[in-house]
Amino acid sequence: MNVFSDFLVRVKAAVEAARVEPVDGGTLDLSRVVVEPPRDAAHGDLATNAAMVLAKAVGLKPRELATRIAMTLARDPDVATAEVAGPGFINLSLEPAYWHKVLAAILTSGGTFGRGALGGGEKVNVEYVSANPTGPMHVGHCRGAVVGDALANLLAFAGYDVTREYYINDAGAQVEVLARSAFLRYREALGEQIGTIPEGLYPGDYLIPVGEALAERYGHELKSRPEAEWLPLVREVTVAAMMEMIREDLAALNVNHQVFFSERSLTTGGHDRVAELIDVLRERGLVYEGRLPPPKGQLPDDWEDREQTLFRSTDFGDDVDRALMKSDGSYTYFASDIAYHYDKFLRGFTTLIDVWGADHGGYVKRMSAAVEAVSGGKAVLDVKLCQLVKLFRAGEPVKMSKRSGDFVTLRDVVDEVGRDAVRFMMLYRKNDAPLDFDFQKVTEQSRDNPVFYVQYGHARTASIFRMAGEEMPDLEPTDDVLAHAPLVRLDDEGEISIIRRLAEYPRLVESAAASHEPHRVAFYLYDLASEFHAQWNKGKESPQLRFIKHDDRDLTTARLALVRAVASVISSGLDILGVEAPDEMR
RNA sequence: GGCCCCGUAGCUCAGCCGGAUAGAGCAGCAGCCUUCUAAGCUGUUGGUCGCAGGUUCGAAUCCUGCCGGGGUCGCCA
Repeated sequence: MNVFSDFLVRVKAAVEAARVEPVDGGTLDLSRVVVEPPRDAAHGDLATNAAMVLAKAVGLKPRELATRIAMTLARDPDVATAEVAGPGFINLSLEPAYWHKVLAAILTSGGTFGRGALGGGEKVNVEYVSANPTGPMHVGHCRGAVVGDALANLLAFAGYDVTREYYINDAGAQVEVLARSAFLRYREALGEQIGTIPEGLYPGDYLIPVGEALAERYGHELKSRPEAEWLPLVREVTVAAMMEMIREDLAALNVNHQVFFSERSLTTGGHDRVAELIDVLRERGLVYEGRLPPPKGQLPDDWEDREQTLFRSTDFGDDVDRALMKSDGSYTYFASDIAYHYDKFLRGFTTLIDVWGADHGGYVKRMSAAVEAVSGGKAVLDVKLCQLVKLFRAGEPVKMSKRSGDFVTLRDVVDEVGRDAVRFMMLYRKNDAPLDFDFQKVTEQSRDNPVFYVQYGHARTASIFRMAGEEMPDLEPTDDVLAHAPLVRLDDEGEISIIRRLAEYPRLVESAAASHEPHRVAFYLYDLASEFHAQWNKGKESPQLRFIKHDDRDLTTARLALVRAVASVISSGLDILGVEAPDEMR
């Protein structure tokens, strides 16, 4: 039950009933009519701009038209008042009985309140993390992992058919370097002194067990063979081990992908899908041999002007055309990436979402261009860029160096502050705004720690039910009993206000999903928790407002209904964020 | 130099597809308080929405230019 779409229908009906005709004789375009919560609560419960957006077309003054529409709306039994205000808004106040119906609907929905039909089962592909399989995940990967995961949850909740995907970069020079590094550890495992790890190889200790595994599997066999022979074997084992490690790291964050897509698989197994992709583009006249102008500004030292295989990304809004082949004849990363995104399109996805770090911002245009090109404009790529996370400890910046092993791993962070705190904080900012993460603050039990504040809101609901169970054991507050409680007893402004907030949830989910912005759910939950805590606190000053009233069974049941609904929505929202809704805080 | 992101209260940030007198937390200020197990609570001060134009009934929001901060810039992964 969505209050806003419910009333949008009624407003449109009221427009019909006003019997206004467009001056140009056509049909009236109602698409710009919206029903939304007014910014100022003093303006009522709902506001519509109908009169303002339609006035011109029907040749009336906005307020005049508004008055006619409002007359019809005022006769709606759920409407208490319909007033024309400002430049032509129609403000509606709803009868408390309507809010009681909303509350009952939440309780009978069995936790599906807010679950949307927006997606209509449309297939959406969310690709996130896609960290190089060359070592454990570091803290920089956290944000993208959480944003991608929560976004996928959100879209699924809003009715999309979501696939969560990870692209494994297992084909480039870096994984060869990785294989050589592991080979060194393999020799070490066989008893050789390897000394310090040479510059350019991966020095991390995490390759030691890989070396041991290789020694166990191959004995001394690989040592005598040329690199061209051992490298593919070592690479395969090592990449698999790295991916295993990454999966465990992700699992610690409660991030789980459905599809792990190997870059290497594009060109193995009998056919070369990157070549096929280039052929497809060539057939469409989007590939040519040519020269690129040198980059503006600082010219790279090794710049050479040469002819190369180029994709016409400028036809799709990119700044320059982009190379598909390297000077050594192998494919560029971009070429494989197009082939990979083409594969997504061929698998039936028309909405593609990639979550990247901000340092890849320069890549967005060409990739969007490529998706448009390979799909013939049928698929759209939305890239969510995640800005940097700055780490602090009690206000002091945490120093990080890229030098050997001296970085903060994802696991370090999760182990120290817990998965819930990490997830919530990563979502308590827009993805394109930088984020400060303070180890101290996120575990603090206070109002300025939103994780705690929201989770505590849920715990408090549970606490109220525990208490009710002890003090009024014959109440049996099941969802069904609560849904049929005498909700008419909920007449305090604070209580109605909470229901109003709850009623916003479906709309919030819809808009957050439509704009691919999971952070809005986090902010909403903070507001809801805030309102709920405030109502609780009112019970201190005014005992008649307490949720449990021993001498008034009906009132207690009605209030427990409200508490249950709050619990249900907080839990639902936290579920989207991938954060626990605890029954007690410890 | 090109491109991308950001610029909103003293600080950290929300602001949905253009909507009314621009919101929250912290800090500040003023009261209250040891509880229906829990973070003390309530109220309040504070803003030329970076600047200048444009679009229109209406702009923090859309467009253009500029200023300031960050990122990025052939074949790298």
